[in-house]
Amino acid sequence: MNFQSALIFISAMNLKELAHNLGLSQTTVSRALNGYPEVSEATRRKVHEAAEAHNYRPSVRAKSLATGRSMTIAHVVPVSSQHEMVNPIFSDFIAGAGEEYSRAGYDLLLSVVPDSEQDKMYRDLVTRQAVDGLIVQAPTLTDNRIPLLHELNIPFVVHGRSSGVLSDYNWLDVNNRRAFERATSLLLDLGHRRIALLNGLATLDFAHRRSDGYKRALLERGVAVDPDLIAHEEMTENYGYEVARKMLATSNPPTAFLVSSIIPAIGVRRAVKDAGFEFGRDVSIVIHDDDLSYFRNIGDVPLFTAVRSSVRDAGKRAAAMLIEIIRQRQEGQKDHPPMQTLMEAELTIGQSTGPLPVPTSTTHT
Amino acid sequence: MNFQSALIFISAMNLKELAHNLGLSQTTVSRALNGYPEVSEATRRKVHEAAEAHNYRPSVRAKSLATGRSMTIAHVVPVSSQHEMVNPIFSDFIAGAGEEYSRAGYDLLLSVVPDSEQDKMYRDLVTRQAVDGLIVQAPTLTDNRIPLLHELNIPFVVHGRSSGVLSDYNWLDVNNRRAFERATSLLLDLGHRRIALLNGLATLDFAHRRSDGYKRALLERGVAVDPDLIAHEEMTENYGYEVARKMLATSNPPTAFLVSSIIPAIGVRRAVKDAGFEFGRDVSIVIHDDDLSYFRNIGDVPLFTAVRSSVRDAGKRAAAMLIEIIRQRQEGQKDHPPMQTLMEAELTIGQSTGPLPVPTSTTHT
DNA sequence: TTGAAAGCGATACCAA
DNA sequence: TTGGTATCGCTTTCAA
Repeated sequence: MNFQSALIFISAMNLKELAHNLGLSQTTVSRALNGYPEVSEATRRKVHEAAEAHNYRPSVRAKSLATGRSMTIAHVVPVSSQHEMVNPIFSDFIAGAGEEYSRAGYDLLLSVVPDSEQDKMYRDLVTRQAVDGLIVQAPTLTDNRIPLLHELNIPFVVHGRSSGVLSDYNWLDVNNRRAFERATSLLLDLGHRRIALLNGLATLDFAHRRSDGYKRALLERGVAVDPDLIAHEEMTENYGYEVARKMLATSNPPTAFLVSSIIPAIGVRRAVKDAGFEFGRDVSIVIHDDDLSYFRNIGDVPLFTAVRSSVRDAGKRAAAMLIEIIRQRQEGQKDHPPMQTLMEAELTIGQSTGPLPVPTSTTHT
Repeated sequence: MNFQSALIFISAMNLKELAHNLGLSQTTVSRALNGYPEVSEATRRKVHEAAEAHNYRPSVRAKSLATGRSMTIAHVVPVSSQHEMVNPIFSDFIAGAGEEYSRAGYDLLLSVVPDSEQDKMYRDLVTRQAVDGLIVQAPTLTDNRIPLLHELNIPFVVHGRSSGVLSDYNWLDVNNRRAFERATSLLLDLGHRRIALLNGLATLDFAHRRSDGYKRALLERGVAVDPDLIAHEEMTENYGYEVARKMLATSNPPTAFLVSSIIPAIGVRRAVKDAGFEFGRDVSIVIHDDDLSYFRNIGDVPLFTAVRSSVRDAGKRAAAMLIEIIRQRQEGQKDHPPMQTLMEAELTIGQSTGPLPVPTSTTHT
């Protein structure tokens, strides 16, 4: 007998015992519980009853070793080594995905690692055979996790896209370019000409697409792009504050801020106040939160609620995609087209808040 | 050969192959890699080099079956069946814990389930032998998960406490009672007499402790507790809005709100505005976020940042406790005193925002 | 419709 | 210091 056995005090019922109790073979009991057709209804019922009575659940350890499937999916969440912060958007995305996993009998392995150790973690999870599939969050412009996972030959879905990666892969994304193009147009329609863009880190793909949309809208109206009004940084509250502060202190300050996430927007709001401007009269703030189809004037609306359920839905859809991909792979189907979903962002600016403030004071035009 | 083997195209290197390549036995290779002393330095070096070269990682599936340990810890996060919302505080707590787990070689299994299925999920995770330990979030007044986990004989740490549970268990909590007592006193010092309390669900233990502290402070000053100024609900933005709206519409409205979480506080702020009151003049809002040692006047301070790093720290500490408990259990030490940590909440009201507004208008006294 | 036995890939006991 | 082998608890093949 091995050492570890001695540690188990109330030894959990296992297949062997259960089979013995029933006077059946392990094979038959296993088949009965897993719904194989070649079991008589009478035995199947007896087996189920006994399993129920003894509160039997097969050991995932043994099961995964025997089947070669771990029934586990990993999400690797990068934590910024600079700010030690996790984008809160992940929690709703994961909640949505988690629901889908439960339904399908998968466990969710959550791995929180610094940016710098991402690659190692992906490689580890796969090589240790810990997971059947992965979700990739926050891809960069040319994200090397994508070729890596291809090489490791494991199913994965990217939440977002990576413009620099040419090979095919499965993804689910929001149409960031279009969303920002429309938001910018909207502000232009209202008369704003000095529109600041507070964007995420320049290395991230979504930030690139968002700048793109913003610039496109400006150019279309013949408004010059002013590099001093564009900032790329990690999306912390302090970032919003500092950048907005600086921009507002110039002789030609912005009359509107287009902010990439709710976190820095909170900082912007504070900066507006500290600079002696009045929010809603001198300055507008419009935010777009990560992967959500939502734009709003900040401060007066049930923002969180709407944002969060949208992100949650994205998580649910990404999870469903991944589960389907794993299923196809296991059925031995080798080549099917990649699954790619583009969610269109809705603009709901002003719907329940009335029109956005229009720049009036002549000093700001 | 089993069926599943056929599915693995690029078969990962396993112990057998590695040992064969080296001309050693599996036993020796295993010992070398796991740092057992009885291996000669020469062989150990050769083994490590070969493992490195072939990118070998032991299969967690096989390893956990053989050792009886899964090296996995679960967090079960309840999702409200009513609002389908997850308390965002969990994400920071989990991020902190996740760091600690990585460091110690544990994986984190995250389980997102409706309130109603909590018990079943705990039982499942343990019976399926999926985890070596668990964190219990958001305990109720007499939480049945605690006796359940005792019965299942698995290490666990409760994030919070359960007043109705008399047996000993491991926990980490914030001194909620004292925090709310002090916050209320502070508002009383400033001259407020109509102080509203927007608390979490009455079934949750922390909400109970918070009411307690609030009431204690009022009674100590001879201010009667007005039940119309106390609300218990799930902490959504809308809840904050509706309740505040209603309270402000009475003939004797509150001059201050003490809010249990940042989410409803956002709603309160909106309600104050909609009701024609001016935030900072007619009405104060003080929030306390779950398990954080932080109170602030909302709206003008880098709230998120401070809140979040505090919660993150709690997660880190809870994880460290659990890892230690698991270690002790595995060393065969049977009875040690429970680990119990009470974190004191700091009040930082007014430190960087200046004094809180004092009620002035005579109609509100 | 049932059962016996060979894996799955590690660890750990016992012998050399 | 090394190796042979039983074992963990299942699934799956093959034979009856």
